[in-house]
Amino acid sequence: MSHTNIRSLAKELNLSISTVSKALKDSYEISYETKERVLKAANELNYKPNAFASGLRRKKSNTIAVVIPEVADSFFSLAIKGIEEISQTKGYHVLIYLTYESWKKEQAILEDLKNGRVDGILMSVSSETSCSKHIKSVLDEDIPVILFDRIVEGMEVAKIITDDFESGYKATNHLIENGCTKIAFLSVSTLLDINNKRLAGYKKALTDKKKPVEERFIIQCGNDFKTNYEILKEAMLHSDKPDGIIGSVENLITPLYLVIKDLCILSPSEVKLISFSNLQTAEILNPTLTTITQPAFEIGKAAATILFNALEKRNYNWKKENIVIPSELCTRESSIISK
Amino acid sequence: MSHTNIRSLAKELNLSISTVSKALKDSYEISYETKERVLKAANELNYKPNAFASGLRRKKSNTIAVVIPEVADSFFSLAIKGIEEISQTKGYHVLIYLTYESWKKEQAILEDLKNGRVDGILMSVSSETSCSKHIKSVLDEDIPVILFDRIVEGMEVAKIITDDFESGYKATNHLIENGCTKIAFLSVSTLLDINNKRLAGYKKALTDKKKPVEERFIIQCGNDFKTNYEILKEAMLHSDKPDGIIGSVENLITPLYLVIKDLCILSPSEVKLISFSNLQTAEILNPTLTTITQPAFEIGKAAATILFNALEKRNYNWKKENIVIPSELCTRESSIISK
DNA sequence: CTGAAAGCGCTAACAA
DNA sequence: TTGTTAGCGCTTTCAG
Repeated sequence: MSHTNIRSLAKELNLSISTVSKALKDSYEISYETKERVLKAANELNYKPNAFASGLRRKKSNTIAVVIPEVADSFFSLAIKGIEEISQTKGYHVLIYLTYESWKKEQAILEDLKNGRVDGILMSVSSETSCSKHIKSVLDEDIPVILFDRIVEGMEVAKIITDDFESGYKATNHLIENGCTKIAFLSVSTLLDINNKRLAGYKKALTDKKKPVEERFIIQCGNDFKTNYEILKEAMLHSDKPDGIIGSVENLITPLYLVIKDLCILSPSEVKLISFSNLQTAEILNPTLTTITQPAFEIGKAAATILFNALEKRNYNWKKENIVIPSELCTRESSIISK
Repeated sequence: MSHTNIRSLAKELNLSISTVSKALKDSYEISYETKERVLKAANELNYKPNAFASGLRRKKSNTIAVVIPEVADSFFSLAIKGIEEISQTKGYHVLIYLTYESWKKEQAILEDLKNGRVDGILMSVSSETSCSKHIKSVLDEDIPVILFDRIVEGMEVAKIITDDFESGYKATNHLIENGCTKIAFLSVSTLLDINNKRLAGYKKALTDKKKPVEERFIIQCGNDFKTNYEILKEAMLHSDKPDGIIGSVENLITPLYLVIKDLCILSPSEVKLISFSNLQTAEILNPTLTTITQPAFEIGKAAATILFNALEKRNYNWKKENIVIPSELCTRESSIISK
């Protein structure tokens, strides 16, 4: 069947195109009877206004982009869920783009997004991203960009983050209070703001307790599982190995637990563990894992909400938005003094 | 700055719009020098062809939709990753829609997708979906639909699945071989084809080994964590409790492990476990969990590949595609005879 | 209350 | 090799 468009619909009804268009929009200009007729016919003929035609005319796509490094990750997938939920209620469509932690790809994606396909962008930057000119150039096209979780400092855009410094501080303090004296921080990309803030919190907590910050306990991890396993194994084979470990990201958990198991190290008696993580399985690991759990779903919802306000409210200074949603410390077996 | 469009670009170059358009498409009709000039100017003026205008004209969105019940799930997030990867290389854009296991929502989303926003759809149906007329109605608009993992039977569309029957069979057999005589199958929605096939495999394996299929060992689980915890707890408190359990979906793992722990049941000596799962943490659980791991990433890639072929190749009978990618049985501690 | 007409930015048939 | 022109399907002024 030939798809019905507004023209064929108008012809069918013996009305003009503009009347039909207005009737479908429930315009006050159109009589009740006409609206009824139009709606009925539209329904019968299964009329769907073409999204691209209407988008082109109104210069509005009703679509947003989510640009993130990874999707197979419990933080990002929960964030997407929050974003999608808000978008669905607002009648927006959600495009997903993965950067795979590549700065080049991130640039290319943003560049491509300047073509009117989206009204706004939600983004968490790649671990290679240090400069923000690609973001500026999107803003120059009047496309709002909201950064969430992995932000870049030094630019005026809305940012939704957790209290990374405080969380790093809290995690460290928690281990100190549970008797750890040699606490290691597992660091990922030093270009990542979240990594550095968590690390800064770690250092501050040590300093506040008059403990030295030792470089050898700041363990630089890599990107893939095998590398991390080897790095962690080496660290734990050291004669003066850590008695407390802070994992700054979720994907270090599996290699860390494996190393501990393979080296027959006992946790928590020999080494106490805490990690940033949104994994549901934290509570069934052995030992159950103490986590800093980020409000991923809420972050996604907050970011989307701000974006839609930016798109719909006039005179809303969205760039000034700077929301911090606190993370939660979930104490479990891995970090507490075993009896 | 006023966004440059093809008209302003043409004016700038003293060329006609169509010449510019063709030059940008590297048409054979245009001289080398002109192409050079156009490309240079386009670059300098930061010209981006408007996606909606071109889409409207060509009746092609270069966009696909992924319609799934959930994203915070390691199977679906991996599948998305596969889909996104292929889409990026093909220059397609990926819209995500979540049905939250609701048949009504799934219908509404498909209905909305008939408006020319997408060229094709990849979908895994909700657990409430039993009828397929909403899919047919999309196909009637000449929008290809590829079903992956959670398919509906009895309609001619491309389907990418794993060997669910065989996996259910293998899982059951594996437990039988490891000495289990009272094997429970944790069932989810009985409307789901994957659930039923896995269950059928379970029954067949029992029958082949001359074991009875007992209804009380087919445990109907619910949708939320708490419900499942209670259901599993009750099952494991039974005097004649199972000595082997097959989890048909990943999200039953956490409640299951918790029940076992809370009731101080020993696995694998008292009860052996195996579950469908793509969780990386399976290998650090206690006991490490034997899994049927689905090729989620490959399924995503295969589904996307077929869709793009359907969109780009003439005379390709994509509806006949019916791909089965086998799952893998990863034997770990939870299911093997403990010494 | 209804309709005519312009045009969003692009592509593609056809003309020159 | 380049240009003219007619739309894609819709929204929106403006006129009636």
